[in-house]
Amino acid sequence: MPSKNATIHDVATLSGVSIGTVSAVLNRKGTVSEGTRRRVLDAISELHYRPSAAARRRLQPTTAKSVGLIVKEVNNPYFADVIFGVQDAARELGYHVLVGHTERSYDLEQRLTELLVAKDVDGLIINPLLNEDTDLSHLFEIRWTNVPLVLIESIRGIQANMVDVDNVAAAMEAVDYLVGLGHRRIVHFGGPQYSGHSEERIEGVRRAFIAHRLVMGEDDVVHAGASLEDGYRAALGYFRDREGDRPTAITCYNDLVAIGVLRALRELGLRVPEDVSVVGFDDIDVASYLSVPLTTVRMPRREIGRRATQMLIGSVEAAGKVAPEKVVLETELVVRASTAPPA
Amino acid sequence: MPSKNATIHDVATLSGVSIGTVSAVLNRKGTVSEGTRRRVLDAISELHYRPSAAARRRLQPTTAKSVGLIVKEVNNPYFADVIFGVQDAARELGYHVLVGHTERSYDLEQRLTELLVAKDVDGLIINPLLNEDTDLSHLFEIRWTNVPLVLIESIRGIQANMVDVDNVAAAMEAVDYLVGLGHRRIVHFGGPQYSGHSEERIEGVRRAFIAHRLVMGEDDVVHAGASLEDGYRAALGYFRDREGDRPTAITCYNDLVAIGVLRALRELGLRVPEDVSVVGFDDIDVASYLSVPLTTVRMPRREIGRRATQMLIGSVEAAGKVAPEKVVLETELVVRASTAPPA
DNA sequence: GTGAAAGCGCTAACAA
DNA sequence: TTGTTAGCGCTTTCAC
Repeated sequence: MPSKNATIHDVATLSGVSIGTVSAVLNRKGTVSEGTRRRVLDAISELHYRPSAAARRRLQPTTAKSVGLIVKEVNNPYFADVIFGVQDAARELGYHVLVGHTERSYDLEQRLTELLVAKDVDGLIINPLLNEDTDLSHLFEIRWTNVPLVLIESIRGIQANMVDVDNVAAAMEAVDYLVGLGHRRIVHFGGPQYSGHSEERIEGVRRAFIAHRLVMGEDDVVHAGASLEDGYRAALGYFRDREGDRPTAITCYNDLVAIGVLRALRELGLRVPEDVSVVGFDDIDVASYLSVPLTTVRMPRREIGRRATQMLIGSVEAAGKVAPEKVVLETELVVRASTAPPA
Repeated sequence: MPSKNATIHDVATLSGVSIGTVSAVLNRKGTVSEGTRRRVLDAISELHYRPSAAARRRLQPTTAKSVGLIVKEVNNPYFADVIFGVQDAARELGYHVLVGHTERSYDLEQRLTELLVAKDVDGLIINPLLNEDTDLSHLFEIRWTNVPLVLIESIRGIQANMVDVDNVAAAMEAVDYLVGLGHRRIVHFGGPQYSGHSEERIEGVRRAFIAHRLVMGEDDVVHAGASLEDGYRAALGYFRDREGDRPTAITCYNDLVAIGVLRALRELGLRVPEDVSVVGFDDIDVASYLSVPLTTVRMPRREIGRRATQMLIGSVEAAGKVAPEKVVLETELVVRASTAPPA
């Protein structure tokens, strides 16, 4: 049981050969006699020796190319699709993808970034967490150290490649549609604090209200969250004390929240879309599999991943400075059965 | 635009200082004069120099500890929860997690394994792909090289740590339950080829049939797949030509397939559970959010991740050989509204 | 403040 | 078949 990590030297010493020989058996050169090989192998086993990948790598530039991808939540099909897109494009271009999840921890975002850089990935795609006291130092650090970077959620105050959508316009479109259907009493179930997209979507709802001369009350933006349960709880709480004065339509931060809302409405005896219309965001796969298929704003999830990857690998291979670029992808309102004119 | 990757030497040469000085500015020692610092920084920028993380690492063993996790599909909430469990346990123990997805590509599994080893993770958790011509060489390679390993799907013929459940028993329990309800005509919508769990679940169904003296016809195991769409398509195809002779109950490889089946049944005008009972597998979160909440076999998803991680880090820190261990976790049949006695 | 030199763990000639 | 040695790109003394 070695206290310190064994090195190739320890193995050489223990097996009574030179480090060159140990290296030879490590690399399966056929040049080692079976007897020596055995002794070396035994020593390796006894010392529980692990060749240091770091040291091996340098001379052997065979190491596969790879990009790091940092996303927010593992439990959200939205990100699953983004990841899929990244992997898809990366594979086409001959790169592997290593994924890290920050799970709302800003600290984790910093450390995962450092880790991936230390692991020598060729570039990084990050979906940054956002909040008031966001410290972008790790992102600047990255730029400083010349690691190619693409952000997949816009952030102000940093020069970097970005791929994003226009959430404000997308949310406005959703509200426009509901107003067009005749709705006047619309409530928005908003996303989490750390989400820039959530902020933008709320802003879009706000602007649509103004455009249609609707008044937005205190309670018209509910702080829900990003998960099924968040939507469910928020809706249960919201409708508990609103017997008479109900909205006729609800827009949600994302589809997960919408599905949670749907469940709450069902349990409260409210029919969708007859009593209440519901609109989601993202268009995750399951949205069209519900018994009342969900009207939602489709995010080009895979395309976001693909484009980000292409930009990233582009600047990896340019090997020189490339001016940061911002790509804005299209969203699309997908109308299904969860919306209808108010009764 | 340098053709070759610049090294610290190039930076030193261009800025007219020694490599020691460059190293000092790289590491923010306060010992460099502002003028020199500027020149070095300029050179770094001009050469687009990236310090080689590989070379840096060796002396500076500050690198955070990390484990690699290789799973099959990104688009499956089952894995999202496993990943969550891994991350959770890893964080508690002071490790980071890097995730790779193989997306049914056996080749990718091999290469991701190599990549993660090359990146010097402290240990590896793998959910291996399975099929006839599965070549386990990368797994042996890993053992050989003394990288701690935990498998989260049982595989024969390899000595390794494993965390798994008893799928055969779990599937039997599901069928037992349906038979207890009075069902005699049960069909199983099976999973993909590459899944060991799928095989085992089919085997469980088979054994339950035998135990209850039910005959299993040719068509009673439908080859569906692992996704929403797989379930949907398979069910549509299956029921198309079976107007009269319908099963009264369906068990599915997983919840995604079950949700797909549910949609197909709805579109075919069949009611659940009145006309057909449906049982899923996994108990992903959304299962209880459906308008007809899904009866399903709960997999201890997070716990699988947690236990695997604890075993892994245990053997990482034991630093010596530890005898491989196999942990079998419990499943549980969760009865909801998608099952009922046959009409 | 800066440079020279040793050494990290390993691979790859090249000798022996 | 095996040992010796020169690096790989970098950090870190320790002189100057």
